[in-house]
Amino acid sequence: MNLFTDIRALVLDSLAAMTDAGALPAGLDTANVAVEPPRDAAHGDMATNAAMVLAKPAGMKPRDIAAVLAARLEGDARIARVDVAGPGFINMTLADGVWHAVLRRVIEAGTDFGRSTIGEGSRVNVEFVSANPTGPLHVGHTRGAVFGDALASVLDFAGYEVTREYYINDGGAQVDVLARSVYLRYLEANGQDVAFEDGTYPGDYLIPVGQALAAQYGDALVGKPEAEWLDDLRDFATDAMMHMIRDDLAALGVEMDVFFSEKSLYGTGRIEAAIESLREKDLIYRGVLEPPKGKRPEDWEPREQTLFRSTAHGDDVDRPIMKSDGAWTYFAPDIAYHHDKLSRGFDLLIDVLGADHGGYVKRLKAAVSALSGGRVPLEVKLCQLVKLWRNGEPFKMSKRAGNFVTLRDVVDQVGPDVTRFHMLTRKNDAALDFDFAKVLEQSRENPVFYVQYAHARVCSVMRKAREAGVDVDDAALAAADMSGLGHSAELALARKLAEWPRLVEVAARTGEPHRVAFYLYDLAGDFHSLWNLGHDEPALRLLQEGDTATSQAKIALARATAVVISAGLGILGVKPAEEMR
RNA sequence: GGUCCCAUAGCUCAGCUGGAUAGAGCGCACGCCUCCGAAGCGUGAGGUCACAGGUUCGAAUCCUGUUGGGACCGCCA
Repeated sequence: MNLFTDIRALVLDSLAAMTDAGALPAGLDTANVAVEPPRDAAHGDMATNAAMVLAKPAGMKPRDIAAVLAARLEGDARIARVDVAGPGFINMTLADGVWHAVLRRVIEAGTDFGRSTIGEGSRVNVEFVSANPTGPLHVGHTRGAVFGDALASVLDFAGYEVTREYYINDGGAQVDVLARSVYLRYLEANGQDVAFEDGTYPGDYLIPVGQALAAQYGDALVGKPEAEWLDDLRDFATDAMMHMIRDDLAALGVEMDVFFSEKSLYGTGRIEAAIESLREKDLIYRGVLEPPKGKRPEDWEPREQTLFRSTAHGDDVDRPIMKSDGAWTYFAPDIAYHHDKLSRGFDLLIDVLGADHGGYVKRLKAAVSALSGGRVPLEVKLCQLVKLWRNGEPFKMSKRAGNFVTLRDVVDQVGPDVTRFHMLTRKNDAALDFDFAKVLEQSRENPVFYVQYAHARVCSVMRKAREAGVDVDDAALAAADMSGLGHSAELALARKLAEWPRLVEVAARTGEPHRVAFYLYDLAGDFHSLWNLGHDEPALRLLQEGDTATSQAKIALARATAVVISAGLGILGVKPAEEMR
């Protein structure tokens, strides 16, 4: 239930009645009629643009339509006042009882308040993180993990059936490099001196993997040619890396539904089948690409390759799916992977990628468009870079210098809740600063603590109330007589709570979970504001000594606030704080 | 050369997928604890929404171009 859609329905009914009465011509398109909170609260609780949207097609003046519509709206019990303003806005002030009913509904529904059905149960696959299994997750992956997980939660809350999925790139040449690196650590564990050359990974995290290998094989592999151990070590190493990555994700509170292995596509005909289905559409051919403009690689020379005609589906150039030596490019298994997702019956695919994959989205979209015949959309959400700051200085990560900051570093230092909330205080397509000092700061400047503090305050006042013998169980609060809640600060808070269901829908529709974080910050602000008014006006304090009925009504408002904060934090994957010491 | 992203207060950023006088935090100036948690609240100053056109009742928001910053651009993944 969404108050705004309720009132919009009322507006549409009124317009229909006006048409019946001959006050409006028939057949007007009302799709653009919106009912929204006005920017300026002084304009009332809700505003509709109906008169302005319909004026032109109806051949009437907006203010004339508005006057008639306003008169009809005034007749509804939920609406206390209607004003026509500006070029033809209709501003509505709702009866206090409407807000009181919202509070009751919040308390009765609990953290399910705001759940929406706009997803209509359609099946969405959200693929995120999908880091190569060659090392620990770093800060960039952390952002993708938090964003993808929160996006999935928002969609779930809005009525989609969501699958969280991780694509394991365990099929390419980088896994050979990983296997060789582990072999070096294995030799080391057998007492040999080793050097990490040819781009092998020198990171410490492979030391225990080499030791585990030594524990299992003893010295049986020492001195053996690569051909004898490479396959085994690929599996051994990727298993070890994926264990580490799952642990990292678990530390952040991210749980995947599906881990999909790229390797499982090879040797099973699945890549060939996906490519074949494109070939049937005449989208595969042999050809030579133009050299890239601008900075041309030194060793560029024209070569004939097998190409995907992605330009037929919106890409800028056709893309190679097979190298000149006959091996698949990375793109080929990726096509097969998306082919597999489509075969699993999803209605919508979402890929969460890092900004460095920006050049990749058109070909992915082209592939999905071609494979699904345009029936299933692929949305790609790019997460821009995370800029690290430490002690007020930008902190440059370098894999070679071995000082890249891992997900585990971040979570260990600031905790999963703060990490997650902070990563969502910026929209995904803007770069994000991550300053260790600021993120740990406990003040209004840090939204995490500001929101948690509001929740803790509610818990605190409820503890006090119980000590004073006031029944603040949900049943008692929902039954409280709230007619005394009429102060503008109290109503402002209730109004903000009523926006929650609408906000969920907007966040889901736009795929922007950061909106939830900003909403919670605003909501907390409204609550803190009301709280502090209690300093000057004792009548506004939530706990009214000796007046159980009034206390219950005011605490119902606070409780509803805490419920919505819990629900919102739940979507972000953050645990609400009961107290902060 | 091309593609994608970004540009809003001194700083860091929101801005409801076109609405009214563009908002918050920090910083700055002043004020609020005998009182439910001051890790908080209030008041004030602060803007050519990068620039130039266009679309329409209406543009920070949509379109075109320009400038500046970032990411990426066959045989890596």
